[in-house]
Amino acid sequence: MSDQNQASLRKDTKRRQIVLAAFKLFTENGFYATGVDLIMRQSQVSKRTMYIYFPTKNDLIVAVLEFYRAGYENKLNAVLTRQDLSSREKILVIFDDAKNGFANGHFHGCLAVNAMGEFAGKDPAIETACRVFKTWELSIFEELTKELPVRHPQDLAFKLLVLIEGLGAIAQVMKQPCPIDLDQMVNALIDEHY
Amino acid sequence: MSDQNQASLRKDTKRRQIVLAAFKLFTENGFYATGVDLIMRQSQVSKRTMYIYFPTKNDLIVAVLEFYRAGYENKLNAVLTRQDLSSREKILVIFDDAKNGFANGHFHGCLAVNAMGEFAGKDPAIETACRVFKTWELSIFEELTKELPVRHPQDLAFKLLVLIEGLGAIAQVMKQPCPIDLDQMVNALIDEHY
DNA sequence: CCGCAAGTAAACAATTTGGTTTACTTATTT
DNA sequence: AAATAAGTAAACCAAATTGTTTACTTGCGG
Repeated sequence: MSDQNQASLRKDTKRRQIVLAAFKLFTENGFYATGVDLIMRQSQVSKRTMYIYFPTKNDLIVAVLEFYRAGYENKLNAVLTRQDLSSREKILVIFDDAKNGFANGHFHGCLAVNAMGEFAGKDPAIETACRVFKTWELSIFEELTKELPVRHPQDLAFKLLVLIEGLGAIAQVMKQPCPIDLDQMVNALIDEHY
Repeated sequence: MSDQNQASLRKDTKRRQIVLAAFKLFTENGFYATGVDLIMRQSQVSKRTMYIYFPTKNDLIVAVLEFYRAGYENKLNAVLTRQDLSSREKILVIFDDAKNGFANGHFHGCLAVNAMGEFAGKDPAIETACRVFKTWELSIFEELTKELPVRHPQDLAFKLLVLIEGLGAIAQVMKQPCPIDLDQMVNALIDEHY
């Protein structure tokens, strides 16, 4: 391993500390409400260092949104590759996993949606990061529905995205367990496209 | 009309000005990002007056959320009582109306969801106002599904709420026209409960 | 062992925030 | 015409905001 790699490893460590602390604080307390001073204290990093990696707070927010997406991707990969599942089963597993995430009471909604609520029309880079997140989410469903013998798999994927999004938003506000049978609803949605 | 009524009419005018300006600014720029000074300038009201009606900014936010709900209620009443519609048609009209609202490109998402994103775990009164909004939304669907000869009308109402919520969240982030046939999807959702 | 990149701590600047207070001006009603 | 409720304009406050800068320390590689 070359010096440069070691150096960038050190850099990445600090960067990671910052992004991780910021991610936690942003999800729990919101973006505007979280000051950079607190982030720097929680991440054990000096302000100078912070502003070397992230010249502005919004740069950090963009990085956090990408971190959020990557984390979700890893989680999905872990869940989906665990067993040998059919495409339909994979879709059901995604919803089952989401339902669990929504139910724990400390769920704070989709970070990309929250960011959009605070920065829509104000910071194009953040808006883009939010859109990238949702586009990626949609592509996950599209990959799966296209493996299914259904008509209009893209439409089906969009419906699934709508469903998971709606469940998340309601969970965020209501903090009540979801009263409906998700498996049944998802299966019905899929069956309709056969 | 007594003095007191006239007086409270004047009061209500100022109050309304404040709430209306705040509503606009909050929806367009977010809650934390909108300062009270701007609100007071836009509403043509002195700061003193503002703080007589709303001792804290959060009090104003709660009032704005209720204003938002009442406005939605009026809009729905106007749309639903215009013609003699069946319950199923009324549900379809709600989604049609929502789709139009989401499509105009200046849609900023559900204000209650956005507020939850910024104030969850911080201000109980605001949290309650958000939950009241969603509970009311659900009750609208429940009223309609209960007039339908379906099994489990409450579950159906919840599914419809999930659907409209998901469409809103996606519209807020993606700013693309909804690619799916909503009438078909809603009808399928209802038919499944027959 | 020296030099350099990476990092720290803390002071500093400029602005903005929510909120208070004071002195003054309208209107309306009786 | 006088009393009163409602409102205004603006100064003021303490705290917090993002962002900059300075002087100092650490640790690793050639």
